[in-house]
Amino acid sequence: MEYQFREIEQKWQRVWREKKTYQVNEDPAKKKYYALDMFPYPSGAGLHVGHPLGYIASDIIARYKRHQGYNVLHPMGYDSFGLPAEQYAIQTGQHPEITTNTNINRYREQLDKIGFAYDWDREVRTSSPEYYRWTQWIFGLIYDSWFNLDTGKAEKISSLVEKFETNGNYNVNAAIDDQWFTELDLSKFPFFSKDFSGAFSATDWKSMTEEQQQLLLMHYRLAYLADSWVNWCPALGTVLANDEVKDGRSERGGHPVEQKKMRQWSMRITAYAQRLLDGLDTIDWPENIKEVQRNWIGRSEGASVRFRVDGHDADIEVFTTRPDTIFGVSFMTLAPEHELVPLITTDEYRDGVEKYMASARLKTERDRQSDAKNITGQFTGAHVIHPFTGEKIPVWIGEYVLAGYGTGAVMAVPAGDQRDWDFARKFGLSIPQIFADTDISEKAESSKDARLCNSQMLDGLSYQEAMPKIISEIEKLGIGTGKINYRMRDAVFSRQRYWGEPFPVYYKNEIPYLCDDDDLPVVLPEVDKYLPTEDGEPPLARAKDWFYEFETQHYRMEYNTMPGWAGSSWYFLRYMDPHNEKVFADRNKVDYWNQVDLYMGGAEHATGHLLYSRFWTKVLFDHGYIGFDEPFKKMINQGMILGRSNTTYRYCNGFAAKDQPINWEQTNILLTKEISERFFQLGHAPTPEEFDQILAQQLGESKAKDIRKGIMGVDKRYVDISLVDNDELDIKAFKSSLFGNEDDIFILNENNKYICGYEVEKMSKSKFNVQTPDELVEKFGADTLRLYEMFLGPVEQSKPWDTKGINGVHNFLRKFWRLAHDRDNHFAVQDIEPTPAELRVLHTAIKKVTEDLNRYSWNTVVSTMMICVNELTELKSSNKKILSDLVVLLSPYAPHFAEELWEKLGHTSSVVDALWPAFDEKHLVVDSFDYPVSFNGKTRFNIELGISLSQDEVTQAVLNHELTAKYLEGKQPKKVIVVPKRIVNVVV
RNA sequence: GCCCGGGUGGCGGAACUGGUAGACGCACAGGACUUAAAAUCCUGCGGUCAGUAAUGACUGUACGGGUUCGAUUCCCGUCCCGGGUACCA
Repeated sequence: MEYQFREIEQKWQRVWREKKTYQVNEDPAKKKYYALDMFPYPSGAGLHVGHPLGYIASDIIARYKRHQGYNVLHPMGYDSFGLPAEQYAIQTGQHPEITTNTNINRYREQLDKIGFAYDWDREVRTSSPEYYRWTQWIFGLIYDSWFNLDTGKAEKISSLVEKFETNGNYNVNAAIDDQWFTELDLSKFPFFSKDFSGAFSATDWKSMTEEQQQLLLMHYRLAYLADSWVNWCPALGTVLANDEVKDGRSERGGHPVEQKKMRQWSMRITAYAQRLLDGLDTIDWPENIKEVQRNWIGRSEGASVRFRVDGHDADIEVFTTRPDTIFGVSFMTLAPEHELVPLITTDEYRDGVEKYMASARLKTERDRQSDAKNITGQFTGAHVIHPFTGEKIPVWIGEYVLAGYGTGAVMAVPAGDQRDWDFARKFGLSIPQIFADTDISEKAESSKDARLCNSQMLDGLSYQEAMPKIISEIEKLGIGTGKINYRMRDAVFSRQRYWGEPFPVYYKNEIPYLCDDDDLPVVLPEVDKYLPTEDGEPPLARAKDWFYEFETQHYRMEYNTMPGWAGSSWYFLRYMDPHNEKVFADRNKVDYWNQVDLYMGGAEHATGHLLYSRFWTKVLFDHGYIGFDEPFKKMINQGMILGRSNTTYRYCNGFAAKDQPINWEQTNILLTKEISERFFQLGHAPTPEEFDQILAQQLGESKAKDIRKGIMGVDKRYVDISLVDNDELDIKAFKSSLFGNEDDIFILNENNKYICGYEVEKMSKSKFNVQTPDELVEKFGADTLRLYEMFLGPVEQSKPWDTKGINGVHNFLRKFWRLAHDRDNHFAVQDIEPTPAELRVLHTAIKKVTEDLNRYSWNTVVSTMMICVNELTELKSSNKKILSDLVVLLSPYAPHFAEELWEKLGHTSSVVDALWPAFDEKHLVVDSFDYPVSFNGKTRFNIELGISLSQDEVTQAVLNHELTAKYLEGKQPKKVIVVPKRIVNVVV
């Protein structure tokens, strides 16, 4: 045994812990660097080798930056509220905190083994009251905010109240629901008339009771309580945010989700839609994530236009991105849920409309989406008046119009929109032509290229020209205005669950009030069961004696809890000042550490965490608590590490009656992969002849006959990868495992081996292909694991875990070790001046490693180090100076190994504080270059020439070369291209 | 359908601004050492063809075109794989 990784790693992990090597503090004299891993949820399953991939990558950058003299903040903590612990609590009655702590301890144990440079003194847990006190405080801040569209930012509610007091809401330009006044319970505001349209005066405001004022303010708040359509998941017993729903099912657990109107807390993220969009241009994130966020925000420019309903005192308001096509409108389509539908439907069509609405209501969101190709609709009998032509336009309802987008109504232009075209075709509605020189008989003209016709003042205009013109015409008529619409909805913020942050909110006369800051945290109370009450109240309603005391009165608390993304929306700030009891983080510290310089994590949070934390950051910025409005300056998404599963092929006998499924009977015979594959290649169950033939080829005639019985097939089954080495099955171990039996018979290949099949797929217990970091650390050491995870390929990419390849990097470390040790494993280095050859090898590595780390190319660094060590081994070098520098280069990847050698090389302080070796070009300078010479692009021979030669001299040297004549084939060279220190190309 | 990625040996991948394609590692094959195994070391390793051989020729980065002295890299078209997203007016 030469390189004793177990002892070395344990030793240095202990030293680091004792000396607090990774503790950091603000130091204004030093540049800062903030490297952050995405907050893990401590799941019960622990880590497999895929999880630490990103942690290792960011750890390497953190260590590298420290070598370069940066003051590096590199923390870790836990997003410890969440559903799995609560589901487990429901089943077992065990408090979710206990489960959570057990899981956290297991995580910590696993993380410690890998040797991360985390400052554990800064650990945070979202479920600890010291932490969620500030989550509650930030909620309070958002609750106490409104969004002023004039200043483009959040302001305190007090500034709004000031405005109300001086001028009512006449000059208030706030982000607020367009139709907010329709939601107001007018019975509580007797002084507002029946057709109250949202405007009130300072006198109105001052005459209101506190209750009335609070009800009104609620519509302006950035965190507000409202009856809204929510995604209700009956199986989980809670509402879910849009990003937690995928294909009409809950992201966690895959339970069905239905639409339900409920009184819920929401966050007015829509107020920030434009800033969230603009901010994307200022941050260095993977383009696909930015694109997902752009789509999610879904900005579209157009106009909102009102169409008067014929014979009613009502307008249908539509949003359109193509107001220039307004002369092509031949019908209107409303969502079945549209509020005007019952009002305007004529008696003649009432039956049909009601039937249609009922059938639409029965369908879930999922049904409606999956049934998109099936066009349905119903005429209401009503008409609107075209504002420009005065024509009567029929009003239809159709499922293809979504209630939740825009106004829930569209002006249908079949000539220019495929969905409208399909609808018109199906129901025999007219398709007026409005695009010159186009054919709309087979499909709509959906491009923006055509010029308009039959469009009055827009005739002959392009899309670009027509847009401003028609918007001004619409505005002139007073029937609408240019408008920007966003697809994004406000985010539902309450959950009917136990294991989450309680709201710092109590109710007085059913009006919510914020608890006093001094009363924070509102601690999560004990309950007897983690289930809803009999009345359907959330679990917190079970808490005994849980109330808020204010001026000797007792008030009931809010029973909902906050969603998972609450705590994770600001945790990167808490790491800067994790123990502060006065404020969520001291402004000076926040200013010092500032934005996260490298954020490492998965792409799956694109529309959740990554959007919400940007939103909260902007709110905190608007109020002046922090000095930046984007949290993560650069982000890299690590890819998934896939498992490599192995399968055995068990031979089956069976019979198949006509039109009956085949009955298989498993035998005790297992066929090696080579044989089994021939069966699969047949594409059908082998006939007895085919079977005999295949087996005979492999085993010889007589043996084949013995095996076959009846109709046969091969059953492919997973086998635990621990029983397989390099696809070869360990037969003895297999027989005594759960996968095999003692009397199993193996049909082997030519080399007397049983070869298993393999599959590259996600790691999971059911596929018996899980690799845990613990096993690998045990077998090869953490340093090897770290190197190997990086060596696998680019971090961003998904790639299979090759169980065998880890030997290669382990050998590299052993080889490195041998550079500094003699045959008897005694430390032996030469303390002399390095030779030019040694220096060239070293500086080649310094250059490449530095460049690669700067461009986050983790995998190529490992290759570079391997090449360097190979070359030094060849040079039989064991130079102390060379090795010292090399150890520093390696230390971000293999910190324990580096510490050990660093110490042996005579250094007394930790290698983590060693200065990064400086690259010196002079060691790479050579005076000649071996030019590849090509003829018409084909490389033919090499010629070594001095680099100081001029291009003409190089050309002459090449033309004079003995081989040149051969490739010229007697022709004259047309041109000779010389790229100095690269290539010579002769054109013939 | 739309939007992003991506197709390079048996495998993971390298080639950074167009300049010797296949670095580095795995696997495999042959050899040395050894009683044997492991470990270690050496050699070979995209394909086809020619040659006893060193070697040489052709071909080759999904496919078909183009630009260029020169294309894995740039442009156009096609196919395939992965991810995201979808009646968003």
